[in-house]
Amino acid sequence: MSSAFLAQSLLDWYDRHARQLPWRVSPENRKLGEVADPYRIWLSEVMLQQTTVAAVKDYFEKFIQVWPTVDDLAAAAEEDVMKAWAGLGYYSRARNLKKCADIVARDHDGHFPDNEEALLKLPGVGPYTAAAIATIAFDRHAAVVDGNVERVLSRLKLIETPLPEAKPAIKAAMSDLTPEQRPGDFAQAVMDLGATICTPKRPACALCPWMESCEGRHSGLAETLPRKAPKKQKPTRYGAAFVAVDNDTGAVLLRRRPPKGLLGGMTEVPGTEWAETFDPSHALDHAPFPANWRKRTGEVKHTFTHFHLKLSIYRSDLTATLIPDQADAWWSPPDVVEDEALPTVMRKALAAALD
DNA sequence: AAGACGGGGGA
DNA sequence: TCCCCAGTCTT
Repeated sequence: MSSAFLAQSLLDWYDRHARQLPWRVSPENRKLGEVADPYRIWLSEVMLQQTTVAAVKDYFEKFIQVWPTVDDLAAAAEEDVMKAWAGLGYYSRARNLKKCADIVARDHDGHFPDNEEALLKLPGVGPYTAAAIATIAFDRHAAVVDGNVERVLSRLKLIETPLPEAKPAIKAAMSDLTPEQRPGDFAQAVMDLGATICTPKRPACALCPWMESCEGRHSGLAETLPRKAPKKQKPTRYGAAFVAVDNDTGAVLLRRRPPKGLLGGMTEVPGTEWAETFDPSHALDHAPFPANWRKRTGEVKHTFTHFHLKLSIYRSDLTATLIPDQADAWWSPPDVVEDEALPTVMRKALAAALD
């Protein structure tokens, strides 16, 4: 089947089934002349890196309310951006988001570049995001390849080479399929197809506009694609966290993590290093200061990208004014602690200590 | 080329 | 409970 025919049948499907998303211009509104806002497309695409639509929606709405334009985001304090991003994960994205906004506001007069090559130079914008912005926001012919596209096209074209070696073939297939007219809608259509029909498990082939042309389906291999190198298992690391609570105000002691690395620049409860070997009998040696630390029952479990973490939680109720000032730490009162730049693991630790 | 880098949803 | 998913940057 010709690429032009495949593209047209998918665009017809998209006109009827496009998901309504806060950053998306619907096919109907596009016909009425509405154009995408590059700032909203960029913001949504960065949030969507490694992250599902469901997880992104509320964060996107919040960011747009507080910072409606890239100039607003450039004028923001980085700390406020980190706080707003807290819980979404991959925090280097938030740091690069702010850097990128600064560059666009300062060097590009508040306008995003309109081509892949220039977009690729921006921090936090890689091959996927550059192509997505170029095609969705600027109607450029660009081959957008994300996880959905890899799955849909490896099935459609029966690409059995495992990822990531198959990436160039998939990119070439996407480029060949992408039409001159409505390239941005086509890219969004393939990604919608992957998210709703051509799912990783039990794809709904009967509902797929590409059913008749799908080599993966005809061969019976669709559900096994794309092939991937086997993943290695995650080690478990152990550590302790110390939650100090002020008797008078209920404030808890927090501090800032180093700017780079795991949870870089985010806020944390004071604690030990996280290591694969951990001696619980010496945990208290690493408390931020001597106090009547009491171990909570149970432990906080959390899984990061490349290791599992088991955290012992200690709590001490004390009088904050009697504690010597802690470097890079502060007492956070109960009414603002939820707004701190606390990643999920630290929210779990606080919940375990305070419940 | 391989590892670092979160969190959420589904079986 | 485990298992799966998914871009960019660094080394």
